[in-house]
Formats: sequence, C-alpha cells, structure tokens
Amino acid sequence: MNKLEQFCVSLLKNCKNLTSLQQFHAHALKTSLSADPIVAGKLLLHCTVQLSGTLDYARRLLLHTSNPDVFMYNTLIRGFSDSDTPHDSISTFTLMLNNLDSPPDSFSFAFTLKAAANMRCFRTGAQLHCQALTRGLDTHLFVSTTLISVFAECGCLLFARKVFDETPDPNVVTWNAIVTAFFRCDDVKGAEKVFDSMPLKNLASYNLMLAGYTKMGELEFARRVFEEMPVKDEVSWSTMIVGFARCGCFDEAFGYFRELQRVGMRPNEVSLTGVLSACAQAGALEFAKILHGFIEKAGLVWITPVNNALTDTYSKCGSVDMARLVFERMPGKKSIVSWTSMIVGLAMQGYGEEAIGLFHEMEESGIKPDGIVFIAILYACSHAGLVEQGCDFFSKMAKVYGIKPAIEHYGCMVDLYGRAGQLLKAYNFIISMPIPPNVVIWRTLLGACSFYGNVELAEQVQKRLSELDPNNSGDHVLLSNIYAGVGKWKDVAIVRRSMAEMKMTKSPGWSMIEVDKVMYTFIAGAKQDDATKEAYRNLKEIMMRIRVEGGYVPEVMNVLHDIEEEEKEDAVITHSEKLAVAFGMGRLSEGSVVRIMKNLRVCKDCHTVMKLISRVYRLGIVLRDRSRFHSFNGGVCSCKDYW
DNA sequence: GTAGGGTTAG
Repeated sequence: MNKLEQFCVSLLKNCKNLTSLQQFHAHALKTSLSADPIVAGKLLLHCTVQLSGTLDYARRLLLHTSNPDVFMYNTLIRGFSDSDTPHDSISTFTLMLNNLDSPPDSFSFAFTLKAAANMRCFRTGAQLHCQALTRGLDTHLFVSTTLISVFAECGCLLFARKVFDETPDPNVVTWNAIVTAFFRCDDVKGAEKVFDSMPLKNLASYNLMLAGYTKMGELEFARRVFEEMPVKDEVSWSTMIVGFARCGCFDEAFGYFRELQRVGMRPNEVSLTGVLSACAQAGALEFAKILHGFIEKAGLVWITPVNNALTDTYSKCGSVDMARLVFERMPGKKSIVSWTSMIVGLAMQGYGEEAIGLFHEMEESGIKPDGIVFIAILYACSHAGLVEQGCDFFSKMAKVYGIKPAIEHYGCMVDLYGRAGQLLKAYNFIISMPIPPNVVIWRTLLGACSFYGNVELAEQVQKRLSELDPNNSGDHVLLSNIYAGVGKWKDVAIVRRSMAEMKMTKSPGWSMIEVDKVMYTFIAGAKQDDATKEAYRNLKEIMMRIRVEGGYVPEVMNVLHDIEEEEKEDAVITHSEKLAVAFGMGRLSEGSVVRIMKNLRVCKDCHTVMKLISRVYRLGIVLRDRSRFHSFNGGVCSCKDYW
C-alpha cells in the first residue's frame, strides 16, 4: 500500500455510517482526491462491504466517477449480489460491458454468478457461462466453482456436473462444490459417491456432509459422519444442533448442545439459534431464559438472526411480552424475519389487530412484504376471527404487492372461513381455486366440520381425502369424532372397523410440562409411570372440586366408542393436557403459571375444564396446542372460545 | 486494492 492508500484506509476506518462517509467523500471531491482511482475504489468498497443500506449511494458513486475501473465495477457487482436486489448485479455487469474498454475479469464473473445463484436464474447463469467461455475464463477455478453453485441452485445437476468434469485441475473447494450440488439436487447417493472418491478432504468436506444429510432428514447418516470425522470444529457442532432441531428432534439437539459445552467449546451464534429453535419446539421457557442471559453476556445481541430466534422462541413458549421486549430493543437492523416472528407471536395469542398494526409498521419502515409474512398475517386474521380483513389481505397480495398466492395462502383462507364457521364459503373457495387443492387444504376443512359438527360436508370432504391420502388415521379419527358428536354410533363403528381392517392406529396425543427444568411428557392411555400416577391422583381430586364448585358437566362428544356414559367420562378425563395440568398443580410453587404444550388441538371438554380450574383454583394456565395459545384466567380463555 | 466450498432466524 502506498501512502495515499494508507491515509484513505485509516480515514475510512472511522466512517461507521453514511453521514461520515459523505463527509469523507466531500473532502475527497474538494481536494480532487476522488479522481484517483485507488481512492474512489476504496471509497466504494467501504460503502458496499463495511456499511449497510448504502448500496444506492455506492451506485451513484460509481456513476459520478469519470473513469471507473474494473475494480470499481466488481465491487458494486459484489455489493448487489448478496443484497435483496441481486438483479442489480446483472445490470451493473451489463453496464460494465457497455462502458468499459477493458474486459470483465474472473472477479466480475465470480460476483455476477453469485448473484445469478441467489436469484436461481438459470438463463443468466448459462449466458454468463457462454461469456466466460469466449473469454477463456470458464475454467478459472473461482469461476467454475461458482458456476457449479449456480447450476445446482437452479436444480440443473447435469450442467453442474459438466462444468465440474471440464474443470482441468479441480481443487478441494471445487470438489466440495460438486458434492453440495448433489445434495442441493436431492441426490444423496450421488453426493456420497463423489464424497468417497474425493482425492483430498478437509474439514469443510465433512461439515457439508453433515449439512447435506440433516437437510435431507438422513439423521442417522449425519450422526455416523459426525462420529467418524477426524476433527470437529464449531461449524460441525452447530450444523448438528441446527440440523436436528430443524427435523424436530429437539431432544437430540439439546444433547449435542450439552455435549458441545462438555468438550470445552463455546456456543456461538449459530449453535445458539439452533438450540433456541429446539426450545421453541419443546416450549422450554426456563432454558430459553438462561440462553438469553448467556447471549447478553457473550455480546451476541447485535446479531439479527439470534434476536429473531429469541423473539420466535419466547413467542412459542407463550411469553409474548418477552418476545416484544427482544423485538423492540434489538440493536441490529430488523429484517423481514424479525417482523414475521413477532407477527406470528402476536397471532398465536389471538392478538389479530396488533399483528395487523405491526404489518403496517413494517411497511412504513421500508421493508417490502414477501409471501411468508402474508402467511403470518392471514394466520393472524384467521385466529382472531377477522374474516373481512383476511380476505382484504388475500386480495391485495397479488393486486397491490404482486405476490402470487401459493397453496399455503389458499390453506390460510380455508382456515379463515372454516374457523369462523363459514363452511360452505370455505368449500366453494376450495373448488374455485386456480391450483389443485392438496390434502392439507381438505384436512383443514374437515377440522372445521368437526368443530362445527357438520356431518354432511364432512362426509364429502372425507371422500376427497380418501382419494388423495387413504391411509391417514387422523382423518378417520376426525370423521369418527364428528359422528360421535351427533350420536351416530353406527357410523362411528363403521369408521373404526375400516380403520382396524386397514391396520391404522390413532396417533396418540401428548402434553408436556417443564417443572424444575425437567420436561415431563404425558400420553393419553399410555403405560403409567410415576409422574402419570401422581397426575391421576391429583386429577381425581381436581375434577371432583370443579364439579362441586364449578358446576362441571363432562362433554363427551370427542370420545370414540359407543360406551357407557361413565366410561366415556373416563376417556375424556385421561386426555394428556388434563394430566399435565394436574401434575403441574401439584409440583409448581404457589402463584406460578402452569404452562402446557400439546401436540394436537385441544378438545372442547379439556378447554372447559381449564377454564373452570382457572376460576376455582384462581390459577393461570397457558396451553399451547397445535395451532395457537390459550391463556386461561378467572374462568375465561384468551381465545374467547374461538379456536 | 476484490473471490469460490461447510453452520444462523419467519
């Protein structure tokens, strides 16, 4: 570095925001320093790499430089490639071709190809490939490696392989890229074969196998590689934690996290997001609080993904106030994921209006909504009974925001109508959908039919479902519940018999509760362990008291068999959420809120019992079921009996 | 003076 460069670098180091950068720029203009290509280049580099949200300024900087060189174009292309407007990289590349006398180099191609990969644009990738070919740069290692990624991202494994085969002297990075390409295109066996034939493996090669296997749900294979690999670093550990958590194996994720600490490694921001996601699934609020404390002490509060994971975890553990606190105080820039996490958090508690308010706030902050945030807002409307607002969002999605509704959005709409009891509207909506409805859509309507006891429609829906997914026991159970609800015991028996003939078993309901940092699981009708026996003893007394003091009459419609009244009562009493509450009431200290997680939707009888317990015992109960939170206090539920 | 492969949230 010459003296001038050193001077610039030292000055730029202090430019932490756009204003101070502009001051430097003004100074450089006044002293004609900016005419020096090195100075202009450094300025642009700082703008795109060190600062965020200054890409527009960077673009103008380039346009106002009289003779920008290849370096400056490359820097701008690189800046756009990882932004939310990667297509600007492509236009900058074209601008360079038209305006610059010297040709694009390997950097230009590598950066522009990165943008094409992020856009998953095969056409652009192929065009750049041709361009690189004519300039003799296609076999340049950096270019060919990025080409492999582009084609893999676009799902064109054949093209990726061809590039690899034509690379004269592939190094370990090129090999890694082609293994990743196989995984990206869902070819696990192919990935294994290439991995085995690699002439040289470094740590990253093993780590990408862990990532590839866990992403494909091949957890046993991942475990085997993890155990066999010669050296493990924090990426290896993080990959296992994130991978297992993503597959719903939160116990294993907790295990790897404990093990990571046991071998003396420090949790980093990635392993922490993984273990937080495990907490979110398990509803482990106390553990999440400990992790939060650790994150603050370790100075990781600046990292947006960590804050997003915290927001999501607190929401899913029922602590929407903590979620809000994290969300509002997060020091880093809020991304669309941050906003969506908070919107979902509010929605799960039934705060529909607040969720809508947040959506508008997000827009005002300059973030453009995407398809996923629309799922969140439709979910919010559906769980708060805001049918009109939901319809409004749905119609605006395509018309105003230019986002084509996907099958998930249609599913939200069916849920919106279904929950509100507008079953016929839901049905008509389904049959007029421009894309063929899938099982999820029909199942949503079947659930609504069950809730509102509409036998005729349920039978029609079940017919569709048995064509699409004949072996789903949940659908048969729902139908059987609907018959039981209206006393059609003969039909209940028919459904049960056909289930038995097809050797279907009902997937059991379970509930979890955390007491003294231990998670207890209760399963309806399972073999009784000590905790379950304790729960039954408590429950007997509780049920007696709410009968006498709360006027409880059992609601027996969701019992499967045509059995004696007394037996029916026993069957609803054993629902797992009642056991979990009874256990918690015996173990938790006075005044603490009982928090329960359940894998299925809560039934009407359990819902009534929770309300009565909250009144008779003056106890707060928070129940997370499959679709939302119920907060019981003084005999009422936050869902306003709408779920 | 700039790069490519491995882990981060809805």
